[in-house]
Amino acid sequence: MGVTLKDVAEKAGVSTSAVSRTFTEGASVSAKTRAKVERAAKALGYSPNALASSLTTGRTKLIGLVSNNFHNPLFLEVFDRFTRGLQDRGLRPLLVNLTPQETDPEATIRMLRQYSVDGAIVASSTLPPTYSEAFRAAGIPVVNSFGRFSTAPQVHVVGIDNVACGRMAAEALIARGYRRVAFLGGPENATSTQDRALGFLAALREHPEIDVSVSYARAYSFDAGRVEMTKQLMQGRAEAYFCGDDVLSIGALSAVQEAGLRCPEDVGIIGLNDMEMSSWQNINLTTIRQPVAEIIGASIDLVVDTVESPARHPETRLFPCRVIERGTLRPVTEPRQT
Amino acid sequence: MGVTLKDVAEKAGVSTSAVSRTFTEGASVSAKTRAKVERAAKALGYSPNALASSLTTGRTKLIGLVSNNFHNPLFLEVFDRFTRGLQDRGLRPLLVNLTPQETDPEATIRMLRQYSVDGAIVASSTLPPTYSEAFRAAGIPVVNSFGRFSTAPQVHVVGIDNVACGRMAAEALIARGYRRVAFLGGPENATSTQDRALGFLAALREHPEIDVSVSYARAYSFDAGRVEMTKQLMQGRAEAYFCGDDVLSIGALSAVQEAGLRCPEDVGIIGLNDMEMSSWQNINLTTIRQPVAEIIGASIDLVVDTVESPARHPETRLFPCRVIERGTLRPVTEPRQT
DNA sequence: TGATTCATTGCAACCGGTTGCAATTCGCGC
DNA sequence: GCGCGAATTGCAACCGGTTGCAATGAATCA
Repeated sequence: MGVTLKDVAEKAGVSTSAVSRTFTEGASVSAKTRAKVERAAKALGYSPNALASSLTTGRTKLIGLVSNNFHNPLFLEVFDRFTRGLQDRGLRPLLVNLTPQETDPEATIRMLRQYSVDGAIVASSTLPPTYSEAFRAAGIPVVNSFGRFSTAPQVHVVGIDNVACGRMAAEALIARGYRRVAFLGGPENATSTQDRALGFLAALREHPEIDVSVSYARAYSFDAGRVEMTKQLMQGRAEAYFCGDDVLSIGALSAVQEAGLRCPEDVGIIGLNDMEMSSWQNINLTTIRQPVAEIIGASIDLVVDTVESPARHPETRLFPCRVIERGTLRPVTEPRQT
Repeated sequence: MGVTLKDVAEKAGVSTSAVSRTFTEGASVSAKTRAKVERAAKALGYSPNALASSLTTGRTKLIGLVSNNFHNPLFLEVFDRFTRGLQDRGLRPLLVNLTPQETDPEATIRMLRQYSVDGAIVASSTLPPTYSEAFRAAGIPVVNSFGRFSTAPQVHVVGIDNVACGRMAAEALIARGYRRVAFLGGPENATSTQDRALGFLAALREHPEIDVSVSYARAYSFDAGRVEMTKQLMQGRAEAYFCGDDVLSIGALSAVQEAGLRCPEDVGIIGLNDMEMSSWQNINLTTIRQPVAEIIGASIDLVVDTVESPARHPETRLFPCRVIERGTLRPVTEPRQT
């Protein structure tokens, strides 16, 4: 089935080296042989075997795309952008779907090794930093997208400052005059949730007059948000909630509506992510927008650069978020504080 | 960086063949050498290079997963199941993200060839059959998931009977006593839309007393659905709509609510897919469920089988759909007709 | 004990390319 | 026509494995 280098060489009446060289950038071939080879290649329908060449060049142009977020709608956009971004640079995404319980990187590393990926992107807001660090230790250039900020990162991290986002959410609620607020987080062991809670609570410590409470949903999911919000509404302690992410928020929103309450009149909600559905007019969720495109662009840049120079010092790139004003928080009551 | 077969062989004091054989199923190796090799391999942290071995075996265990549906939330579930299903069989998904305008398979085929994929799955409800047929012609075992039914298929097709679904939707509306119904399709050139319209209209031809109209949204998207439904509501001709898919339906639903109308009291809507969001209580869309898990399971089975026996005759596997009763259609008025 | 069989093992060629090196060819000036 | 350096080309080894084949060794049977 496959047309090989040798076939082309034969047909063109040249050596295999000549053929190989016409297909490699910047190699020394005369215009004449190049023409002969190209003619023969076209006639035979030849295209070089990327895997065979990777044996000698050491580059497969394969990038492992590792994620455990196959249930968060935001990640459809994430996968879309990652795959497209990689393709645009001539790279190929090898997708790895981690189960939520899977926290041991060894199996994945072994697999990525077997396929000699040039690098890997770990796209997850819940995996601990040690996960990606194991990749680096195994010699695989890696970027942790949507990962946790660190002042002394062991691997490249691209994402948002979750602590700052928590703070931003708190300030948004304060600015709208809410006096009893709550954090309704994702799973307590997710790094993103931990950081968001941290920032949220820190900001509110500066406002002792405001009542704060904290609870955690068992997952970043609609149902978990709905269940947890239902529980919270029974206690009725808070006027407004900062929810772990948008899916959770929409679940919470659903619980509010179901309880016969109105949003934002009775209960305010602010989410985080700004996934596509949040802007749907019949959801209309006020939320904090995460600049997904920028994060992914930077992640790809970084992994490509690291493949070129593996000794590159690990760095953290955080992108600013901003509040997207929609319908689940009442308007700002006083001049907005920056 | 990489530990090779030779390193292990040296350390274990055996030939490279011996090492290779301990790592291949059913090869002849004595327990003694196997032990020696395994000890050495473990000590060195060796794992065989899948790409190198593919050179001789002709199997990469790579499966091209080709799709142009990176904006339909259903496909997050689709990718989740595909990747997991492939992984469970020791296969690796190489993801290809087609732009909606991209209808020429050549570039993708060339790329999949370069990576010597064992097979490919084309997951799309909008691409024409000729797309996957080109894969087959190029010698790549292929399955078209969510594809169009054909009595004389040129490639394996797994999916639903869109014509039957259109009919099912029509019957659902009739059974609920709607007298003026409409089909609000996806893009007119999508095969799935064409077939759904066909079935819908065919069923209604048997009910000349019922008024039917047809229109098409410009895409399978929320906005397109909202825009088209807004347009339709101005004319106010129909009482109930069969929308091209769930995203479209939710957009339409939003338009209904925005127009100050209630669903299902004033306007009924039935979708198709039953994606996760449709069951969210604050959406609560009545829809026709597509058995995604079964479709994907069958697709993987089929592609694997075809890799084993490429001469396998192309076949079509269609899975039955069923109406999921939720809140956007009024209840059945007369004994439900099967 | 000797003949025979069968499992195990290593050699070496091969999978489809790449690349260092030496040989060849070319263009050019004289 | 000759000499020279530079450009082009092919040879052959190599990338990391697999596998047919023949050689080896152990086990079985008479």
